[in-house]
Amino acid sequence: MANMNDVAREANVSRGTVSNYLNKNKVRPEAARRIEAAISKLHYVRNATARELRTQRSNYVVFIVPTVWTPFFAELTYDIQAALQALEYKMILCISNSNYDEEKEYVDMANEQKVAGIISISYSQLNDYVDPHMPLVSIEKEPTGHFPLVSSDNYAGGRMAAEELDQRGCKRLIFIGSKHLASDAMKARQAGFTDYCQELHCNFSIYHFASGRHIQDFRNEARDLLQQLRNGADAKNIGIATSTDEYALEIFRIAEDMKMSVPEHFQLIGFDGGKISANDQPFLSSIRQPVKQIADAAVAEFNKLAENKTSVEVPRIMLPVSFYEGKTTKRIVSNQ
Amino acid sequence: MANMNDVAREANVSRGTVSNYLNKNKVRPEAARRIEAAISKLHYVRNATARELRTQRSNYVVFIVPTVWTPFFAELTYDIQAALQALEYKMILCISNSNYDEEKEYVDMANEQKVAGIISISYSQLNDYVDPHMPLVSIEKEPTGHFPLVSSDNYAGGRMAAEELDQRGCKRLIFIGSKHLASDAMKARQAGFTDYCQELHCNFSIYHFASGRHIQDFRNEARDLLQQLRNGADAKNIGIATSTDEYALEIFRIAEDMKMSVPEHFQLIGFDGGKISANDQPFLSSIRQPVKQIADAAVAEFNKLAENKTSVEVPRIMLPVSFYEGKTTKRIVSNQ
DNA sequence: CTGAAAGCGCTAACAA
DNA sequence: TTGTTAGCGCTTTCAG
Repeated sequence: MANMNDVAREANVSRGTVSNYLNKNKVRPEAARRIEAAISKLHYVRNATARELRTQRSNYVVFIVPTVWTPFFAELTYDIQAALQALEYKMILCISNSNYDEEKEYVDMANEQKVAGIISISYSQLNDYVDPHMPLVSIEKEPTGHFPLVSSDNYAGGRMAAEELDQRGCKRLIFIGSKHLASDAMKARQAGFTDYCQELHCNFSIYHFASGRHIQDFRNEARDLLQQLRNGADAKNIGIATSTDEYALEIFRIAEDMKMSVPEHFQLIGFDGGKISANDQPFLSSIRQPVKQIADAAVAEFNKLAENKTSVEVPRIMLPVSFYEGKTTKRIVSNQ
Repeated sequence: MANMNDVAREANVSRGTVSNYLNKNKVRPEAARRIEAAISKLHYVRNATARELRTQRSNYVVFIVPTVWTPFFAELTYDIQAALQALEYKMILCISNSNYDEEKEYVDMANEQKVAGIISISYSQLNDYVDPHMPLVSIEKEPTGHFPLVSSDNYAGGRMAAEELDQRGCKRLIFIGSKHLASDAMKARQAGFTDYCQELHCNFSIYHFASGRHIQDFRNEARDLLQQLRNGADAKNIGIATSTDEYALEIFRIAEDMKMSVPEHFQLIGFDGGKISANDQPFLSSIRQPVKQIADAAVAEFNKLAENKTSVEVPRIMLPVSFYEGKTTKRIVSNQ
């Protein structure tokens, strides 16, 4: 493996000149030509490790994410990668499975590797664990003080879900969330839903079902609830919102099994609006997160942080959600 | 930032001893204790960059993938990351958008970074571009000679799709593939389908529709075909297989719009069997790729390659696919 | 088992 | 502009 010395010797210049050439500093055209020739003759490729050691910085970014195997996270990962790449950063993909210990290991690794920084979407107290000097922007997480935050407006999304159901004639509104992972984002969604219902005096209830590995428990609980709804008096005017598309999908499938049809028997709105791919048109009505904006904002903030570490106030960026009308809600008929 | 010298001084030992301690070589217990104390007092963290420069190796693995924003690739990425992590490798996620130039840039980067190697899923002639000394295992790609290959048995999958439709009473079999990206994998799927039909004298046809960015063209072509099928004589016994779940999903939605129901009007089988998440039960019948096995096999091969570069024969691993019965095919009624 | 010393390949400061 | 030189922080001989 040829190194810079070999190139310098071959080109009859000094190592410094080769370095200058490589870093696009001014060199005599004559020298440039000889260096180019030497490089291609020797198949020289510059050693990034040495450069990073010397300059004390790299353009690796550690991206910590619970999973990529979900439409929302897949899309987010895709968008973040694209935004990072546009700024010449490289992504080290770290999947935490929502496990605090794994997250901490990734942070340790980030420290050892002297990476440019971290972008994380974590629902634990990870931020407390990382050195305040490490450039970090966190997504979807309630601020802990040190680090910039980018998230969508979960509270407004919760309200929106309730409102859309309300406007579609639902007389009984139901919110289904998770018993376990009660992250700030999830709480905000529920709070928005609740507030709307209380302010407008809707008839509503909140359920917390099992989640995570307890998917079978979730299904049982959901089945019981649907059973109960089917036999209820107001069976025809029910609207269900969930804290996540995944739950809504489960509910939908269970309803299918029970021969209850959506949106005839009840209307259903998920949360995230995750698309399976760029061209996907989901059938599930949902509160759609502005994934691309989140990604772009997170990376932009990150870059500011990594470039000049002097920003005094800590940004809190909150992006608006929107209602995506799929096929699990009724269409609103104009009154005109 | 404290470095190894500082630790050595603080612990009253030499730098070599600290290095030995860190690398789990034998050190006097007394020394070990003092070093530990020094490390935690100084908040010392080892600089991985320097170590990599000195040892001339790293445990980064470049993973090149067309996208992660598709159920199949999301799952594959998830599984590869997990397998890599288990072996203490770190993944640099490189999304190529199936663009050869981007792929080449990633390879260049891999060379500069002196990474441990590359795992790629590429449909272009990427393998020709990379130095044969670079550890590389490629997924889903027809062998070019130098590098190990891991793929699922696409040909058998194509046959299987035809057979399953045949066994479900379809009298007319249709295969829909892509006009553009005709990768080896896609060709094999189609070849399997074709061979089965010819061998068993089925009535079949092959269509190549637009793909990629031309999604609207695809939809138009698909709509025309369905229209035509609806009016045909044998309208009730049609089976459609596609080269990809994405196409099948598009077909399904178009059928829905046209009020044709699946599997009543026609039966439909996709390819990949991509799950949206670990708990997902897709409604689409499909030829399921053994994603986890692919990931594990690829990483295992990679690791062999990275450890001892002496393997003489180049492995070709082909994993069996299976039929996943969703709701877009009829159930087979036993003849008993 | 430990300490001293060489050097991985590069950049940046300085002098020419 | 260019050449010279001093490290970045670590691992790894080699002598002791």
